[in-house]
Amino acid sequence: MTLSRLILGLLSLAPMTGYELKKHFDATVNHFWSADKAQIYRTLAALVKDGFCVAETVQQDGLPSKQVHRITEHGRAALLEWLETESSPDAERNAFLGRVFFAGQLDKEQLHKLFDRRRETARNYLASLQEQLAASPAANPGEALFFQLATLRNGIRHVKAELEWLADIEKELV
Amino acid sequence: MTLSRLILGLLSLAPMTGYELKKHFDATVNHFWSADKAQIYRTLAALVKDGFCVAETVQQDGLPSKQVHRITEHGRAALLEWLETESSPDAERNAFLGRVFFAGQLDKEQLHKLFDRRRETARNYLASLQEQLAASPAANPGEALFFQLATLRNGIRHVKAELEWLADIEKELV
DNA sequence: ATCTACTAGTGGACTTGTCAACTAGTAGAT
DNA sequence: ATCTACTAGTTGACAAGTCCACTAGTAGAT
Repeated sequence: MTLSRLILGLLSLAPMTGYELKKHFDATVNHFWSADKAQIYRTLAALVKDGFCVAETVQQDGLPSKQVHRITEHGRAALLEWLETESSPDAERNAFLGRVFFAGQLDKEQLHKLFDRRRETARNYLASLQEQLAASPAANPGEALFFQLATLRNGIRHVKAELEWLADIEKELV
Repeated sequence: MTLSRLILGLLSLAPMTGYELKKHFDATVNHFWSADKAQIYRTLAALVKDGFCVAETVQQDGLPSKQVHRITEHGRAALLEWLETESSPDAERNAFLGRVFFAGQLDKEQLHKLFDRRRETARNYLASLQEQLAASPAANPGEALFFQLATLRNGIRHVKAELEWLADIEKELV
């Protein structure tokens, strides 16, 4: 459901191929929803079958032909309906916290490795999110770009929270 | 993988039935990993098949008979190995942020509904996590309970970050 | 000359997780 | 007397997502 609506959302901004959708996912959506390309192509086929978008094959010279997908009125309606419905909170899935939960069974060295690695990835991730944000033009509150950047800022807030938590825990563990 | 190791983790604390595992998941693991009971029973069967735990049927009077699962040495080794391996960061999956990403297409009323609902659920969730934490006895850094509570404190940090982010965004949107 | 990456997409196998129904006895509430 | 919840577990169908291999031409790098 979510993937199909996110695809409709991207198609509502511009007609696109599955290949381009994958690029957009990796570049701007990845921090809250990642998508496998096989999954994208299959979902796209389902959207066409449901009449939410239409595909047009475009021949190119020197490159493989491509299928440009365009959202339909029906598709726009489905997107809007989804935007307006309450999102049941996604189940948290955090394997790292699973390791922490049982970390009493680790020796000191492994314990510090666990937290150190987490801190490292969090720091790198924070840097990449901040770069993305800095690379974007400024947005006025309310316009489309503002909301897209808002999701980035959400990610940044959360990674910072993670780093603060790590600092707390590591301090207590001396 | 993760579910099977979390089950092994719980079994490493005490032998248990699938039914009890489900209770433990709902009570203490849910904030970072939720588990469906069908999934628990199937994973448990796989763990037995792999020799990571053994099942013993216990007859009860007045109640259905139950299968108590006990972790084996082999299972403890598998758990430890998992604890020591690096967790590849779980893909973020946040349908709410998906709605935010395209929220430029909503009218003012729907927009505020989107954020208001999120704030409400976040507040309630925060309260429930804090209650859980307050209801726990104090833990000394390094002991098993400390790490279990650390996962709760992680959740609290993150929900607070979410609320701060919401306040930022709502302020900017006037 | 070979290797890699990019463009554009397809197909199969597989894992993980979700939902709902079903069995069956006990105990408490209305 | 009926309804609901608890205990304990099983099964089937399905949805969603992942991984890998494959096609096939172009262009740049070593």
